[in-house]
Amino acid sequence: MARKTGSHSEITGPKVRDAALRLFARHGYAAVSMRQIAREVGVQAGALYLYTKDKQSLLFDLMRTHMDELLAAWAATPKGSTPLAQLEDFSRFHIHFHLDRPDAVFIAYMELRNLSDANFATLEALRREYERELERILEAGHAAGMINVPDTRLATMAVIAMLTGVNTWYREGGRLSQDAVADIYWDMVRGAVGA
Amino acid sequence: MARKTGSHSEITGPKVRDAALRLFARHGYAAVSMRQIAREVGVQAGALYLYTKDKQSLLFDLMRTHMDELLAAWAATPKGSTPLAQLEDFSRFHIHFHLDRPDAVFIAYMELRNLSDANFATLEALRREYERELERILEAGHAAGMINVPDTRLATMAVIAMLTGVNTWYREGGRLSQDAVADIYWDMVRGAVGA
DNA sequence: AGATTAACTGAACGATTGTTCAAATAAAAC
DNA sequence: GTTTTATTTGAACAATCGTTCAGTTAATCT
Repeated sequence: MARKTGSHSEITGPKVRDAALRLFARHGYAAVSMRQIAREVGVQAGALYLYTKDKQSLLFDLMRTHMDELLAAWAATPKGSTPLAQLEDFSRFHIHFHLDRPDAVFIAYMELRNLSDANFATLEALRREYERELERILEAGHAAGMINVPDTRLATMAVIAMLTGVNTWYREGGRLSQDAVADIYWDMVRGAVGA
Repeated sequence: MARKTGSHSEITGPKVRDAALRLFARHGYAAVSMRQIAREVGVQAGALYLYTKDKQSLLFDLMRTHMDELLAAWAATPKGSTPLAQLEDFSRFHIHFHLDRPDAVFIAYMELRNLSDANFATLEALRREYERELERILEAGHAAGMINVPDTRLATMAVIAMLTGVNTWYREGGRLSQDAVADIYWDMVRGAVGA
């Protein structure tokens, strides 16, 4: 046997990324072998190298794609006119975006140390870019006297940590909907920044 | 060569745990080999098995010890009489305890998936026990009308995520002392729970 | 000083790792 | 229907993995 019936790179390619995403999130990058990924895809290990240069690139591409999508989705989100409205927009956006892709989020936070130095630097820059979006809002809110925080940078980190934390406990089909969770968290975010 | 001069299990034992803690935190459990740990200790890989049953037990013991120490330290912490004072005590305690052992904290959060089912259950129980401490405070504060949260469970998770998040950016010797950070975060925690 | 015990080495075990590549087969192009 | 191209197999590579154990040496005990 060699080429499979109905096989296409447009089919196998995404399958490889999907399998890698799920397995990396579940067991961790270092604990997952190329053969496990291949088995999940329904292919031999060697075939994976038609779709990725090596294992490291597979991880990096997943993380980079995730961050690109995050920044693009936020950029495309309609925003209110006041800093406070924008803070609410950010909070709701962050929760929904992250709850919709738990595996990618998990990997983005947990596998940074498995990146090569260059790849790590690239991702770190994207992460800072996203944090900077929130920090800008908080700075504007502070200047306008709408919020009250002693340190904008710390408030940025606190809010992001709080919002991302939802991913650790939220389960689809639980007692609260995503919207209900977002409502409650927005209340807490507002309180935390003294608004 | 065999037994080293001046060698003692009371010396090598802690050395093994220290090396494992540092390496696991830095590179991840799955990415660290027993031979790496041994090299760090200054010993051959086989010698590690005098101090641990296997690699899994080494990880579990580190995590279990960390959680035991966390619960013991909180139990030994003097607490205020009102729920609000206790919430402040908890916030400050959490930040200081976690900033003092970044490696252990990192492992406790990142390596849960590398635990066997039984070991995972044990650790999960300890984690819930700690969360429950905060939740009790919030419930009492809510009953006393001192704090205002629509959902105590969510507030618990939000506060813990926010406080633990400090570990991701805090660096000893930075622009803020631990106490200064704790001051600012206590302000934000208080605001988040509507107090 | 001699015997016993604790600590460690060094080699070995089979299993698994990421990766490469010639050969094979299906799909697409002509 | 034939040729070309895209896709995959299956075997092989050296390296490394966790773990065991008989043998060796230092510390301790009598």
